[in-house]
Amino acid sequence: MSNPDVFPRTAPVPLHACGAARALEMVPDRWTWLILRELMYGVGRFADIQAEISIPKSVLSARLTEIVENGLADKAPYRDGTARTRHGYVLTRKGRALVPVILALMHWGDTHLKDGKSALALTDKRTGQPLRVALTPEDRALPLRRLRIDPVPENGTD
Amino acid sequence: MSNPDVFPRTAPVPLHACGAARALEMVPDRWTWLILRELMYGVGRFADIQAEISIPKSVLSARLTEIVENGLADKAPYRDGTARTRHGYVLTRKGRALVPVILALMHWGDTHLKDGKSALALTDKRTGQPLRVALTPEDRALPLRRLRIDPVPENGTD
DNA sequence: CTGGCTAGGTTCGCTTTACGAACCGAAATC
DNA sequence: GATTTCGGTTCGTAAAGCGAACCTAGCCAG
Repeated sequence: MSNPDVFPRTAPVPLHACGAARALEMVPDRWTWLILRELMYGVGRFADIQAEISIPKSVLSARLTEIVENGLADKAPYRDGTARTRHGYVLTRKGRALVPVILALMHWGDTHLKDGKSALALTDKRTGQPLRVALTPEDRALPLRRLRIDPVPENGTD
Repeated sequence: MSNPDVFPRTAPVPLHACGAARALEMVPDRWTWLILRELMYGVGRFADIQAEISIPKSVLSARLTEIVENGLADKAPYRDGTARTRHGYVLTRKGRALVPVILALMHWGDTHLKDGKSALALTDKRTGQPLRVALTPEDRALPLRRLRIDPVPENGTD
């Protein structure tokens, strides 16, 4: 790493004008990110989310309330087979727009914390090309609806 | 959002195999993200970071220790003018690789929490093209070293 | 119609962490 | 040699996280 002789004393953008800082008020902690990860996969039932990420019920309840209040997800009714009407949580458009952030984080984790192999294959629904979330020219950015996510079968070695 | 008749009960990737989940162990909270934001801008002195993000000293101290332990930043000596040698924190390569994640988050915050205007202009150092962090074909992904970050002068209206 | 089961929570007591003010130590400067 | 600056540590209090126990509505079997 290059050692700067002198450090800048302030960031070019103050916190109140920074989209990232604002975003962190809506997604402030690990639990919220993990819940959004589940919602991204469509796992939207209280008990299922709880089981997947091992979060205390009281905390899950509080986080889901915040997530709904912040407009990232909605409570949606559904009926599972013949049973009664229940409800689960579904990402709003605003919430779905966070998916690339989660995928960017996943890519970082895969390459820097695992052996570089991703557990997901991202491809273009239209062309079948492999996709990534990365720095790119603006006019090369693809809309989320082009994204297809497939799990990559595990090969044993982590 | 489309209401699914039934929710999947599990995610296709379990937490222990998920890069995002792993990443969240290194960057678990708001403070850590905000500190990394400062380091991204080169703001690396303890007192400066503290002033910028209004974090308690004790928490900043603890977080910086974790960040260094996790290999995201190094303590680097520097000399400011005629003064004595001090030290500050500088992102490692691994830490710099998180910059796109921060930029993705910033983009989300700019478009969904502000009026869509970014406070930063991202351009290709080589071609001058405007850049973004977004879903893109793998072969369109640009390396970080192509990235140039410039603040956009504020226009008053937030 | 009664007792049990399930989903989706709430409540409660305990432990952990965050917070912020006060203090500390080393080097440079006055 | 007293004072300032930087980069912390220590402390007491306040808030949050945690997990076990409890609660409620609706359906289902007997």
